[in-house]
Amino acid sequence: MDAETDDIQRNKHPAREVDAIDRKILGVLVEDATISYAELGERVGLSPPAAHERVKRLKRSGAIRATSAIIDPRAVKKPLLAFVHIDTRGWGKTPELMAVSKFPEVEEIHTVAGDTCMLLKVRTEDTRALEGLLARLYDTPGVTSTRSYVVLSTYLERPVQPETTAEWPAPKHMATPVY
Amino acid sequence: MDAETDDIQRNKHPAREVDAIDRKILGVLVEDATISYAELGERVGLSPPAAHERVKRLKRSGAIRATSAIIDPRAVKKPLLAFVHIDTRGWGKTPELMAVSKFPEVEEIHTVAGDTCMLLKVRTEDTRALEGLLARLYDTPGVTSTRSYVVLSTYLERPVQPETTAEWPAPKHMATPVY
DNA sequence: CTTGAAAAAACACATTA
DNA sequence: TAATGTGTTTTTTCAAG
Repeated sequence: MDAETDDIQRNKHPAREVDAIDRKILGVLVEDATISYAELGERVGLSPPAAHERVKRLKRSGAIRATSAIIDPRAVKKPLLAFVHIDTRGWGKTPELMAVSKFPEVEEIHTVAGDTCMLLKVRTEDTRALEGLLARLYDTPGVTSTRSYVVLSTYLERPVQPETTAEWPAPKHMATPVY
Repeated sequence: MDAETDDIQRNKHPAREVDAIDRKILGVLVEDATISYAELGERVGLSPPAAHERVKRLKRSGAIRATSAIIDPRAVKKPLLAFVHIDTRGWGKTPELMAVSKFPEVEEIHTVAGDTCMLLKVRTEDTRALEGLLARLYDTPGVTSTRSYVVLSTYLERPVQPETTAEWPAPKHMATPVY
């Protein structure tokens, strides 16, 4: 097994770090991935071939997982967004429960720490469809209860941003952590 | 004011409905928006110019909101995902609270119905950064408490899907709704 | 909506800095 | 590692039917 195959199995090249220019590229492509390499290069201070090379590397390394069309939920008749908390008896992550990922209405499935086991993000046409999904969940062995948070308004919803906040405000009245 | 300007103000062209072919196009572009119009046309049974015309219309109408690079959170040093529930005194949606959208760590802000007022999806480098964000939230006037659900594992996370489930399983032991 | 031809990119090089 | 320059290929785009 060669190094490349190994890296693919690990699902990512630990490879080269994402540097400042890479972050700028990612920032641009998150906003609009349809621009030409000429324009991308211009925005980050690189020649078109250099920009192209960077993007290819970011895709190879897995930093760019995909380039996707972002759809307006209303255009595809899915105006109702909800977050569903699921409590289970025993270990929640069963194949039966994971089967809900077959429904295109289910956009996210996470296991979480807190007063609940799992968290789903679902987008449906109406409350009727949400009820159908919840009914399906209750039919799943091990599911003891669900709590749904129906979204009234969405004020922000965006993909993963490459930027990070360098300096966080020091929590007031708080002891300094050891590390 | 002409019709077109009016439509733009409404932020969408009510225009032509998204038909079956449009949905197929959206389905393909959600998976991979880098393909050529030739290939897109082939996959949905259209000529390249026809496919192009459809895509242009979907973008004009706002059905396709953007074409974005989907970034691996780990590549940009944001391995920690959390959902934060915020309880507020009075009406939660204040400008001060909305200011958190300036932090690139905050990906979603929703107002919800349920036992909490607002719901945030945040992605940070570590627990320290999450604490910094929470400290910032507590500093916001009106915020009475927060509850955080730290994601242990993500099993599914995908963009809005154009498909919808036609037939939901009829909820067992449930009376038939009037409508 | 299709076919077919043009214009404009993207892409793959080699060379140089 | 990136810039420049060349040529080739592909894609986009605009005709006309």
